[in-house]
Amino acid sequence: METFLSGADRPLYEVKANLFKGLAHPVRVRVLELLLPGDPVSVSELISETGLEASHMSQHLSVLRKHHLVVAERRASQVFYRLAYPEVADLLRVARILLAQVLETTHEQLVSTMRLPALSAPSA
Amino acid sequence: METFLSGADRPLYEVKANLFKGLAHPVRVRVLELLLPGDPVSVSELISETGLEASHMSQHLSVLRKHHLVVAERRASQVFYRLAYPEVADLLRVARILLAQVLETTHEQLVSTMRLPALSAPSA
DNA sequence: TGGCGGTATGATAAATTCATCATTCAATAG
DNA sequence: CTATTGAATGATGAATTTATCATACCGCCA
Repeated sequence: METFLSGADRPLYEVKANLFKGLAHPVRVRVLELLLPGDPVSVSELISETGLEASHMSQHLSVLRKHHLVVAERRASQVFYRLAYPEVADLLRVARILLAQVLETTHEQLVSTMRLPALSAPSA
Repeated sequence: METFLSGADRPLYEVKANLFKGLAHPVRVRVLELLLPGDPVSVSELISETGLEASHMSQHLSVLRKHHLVVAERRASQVFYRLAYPEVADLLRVARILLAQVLETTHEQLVSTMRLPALSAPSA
């Protein structure tokens, strides 16, 4: 089983890039955010929340598992997922902060280059 | 120019996935870590540090620029890069912490499943 | 103009994504 | 016990995206 950690001695930046690769898909980010609150969520719930097909969801869950970002737990006939570490939540939080920063700056730049006041009512 | 922010109103998790996509390559992680200390680094330095070909490096720098993770500044005949926001450094830091956590846990699991003591000398 | 430092382009190779189908596992009906 | 249903996973291949490499290009300064 490819676990992305077998070569624990390989360059750190390669391992780190792999971590980001695991996060680099909208569906997977969405799933992680659904798990953010903390309590386990069943695959059924994830499917109904996202509207994805079961097999499609399972594929992404498998990627998240491989990257050790989530853990699965079987309860009777259903499988529940949760974040593997609280640090995963931290990572998403920091990403959100960075994104907010980027968007804000970009917006300011747009506004200043277009010379369109952002908050006051345009005269024309 | 595709800037990954044009549709600022599109789903947040898609924008966030894009951010991670920008980080999801060993070379780009490596470059960001070289920029981590804070002072601008010239492309020449980045090239000699990594051993990459100029065009190859430039491509990755272009990706990082598109994702607003770095900014370039021209000084005479050379171009210097630095992190676009301190939050980028935060992101890398959190990623490192998470990775350490994952590696530690995985190692413990390996040790316990193989029943090989980690620190004491094996008897056979 | 020539040369150095970077950048953009385009073709090919490789990895991801996505849809479809088959399989496994648990619970329950017959 | 066996068949069946619901829940989830796994496997295959086509389509799309991304990475890689070589090459051509641009801007600055001597």
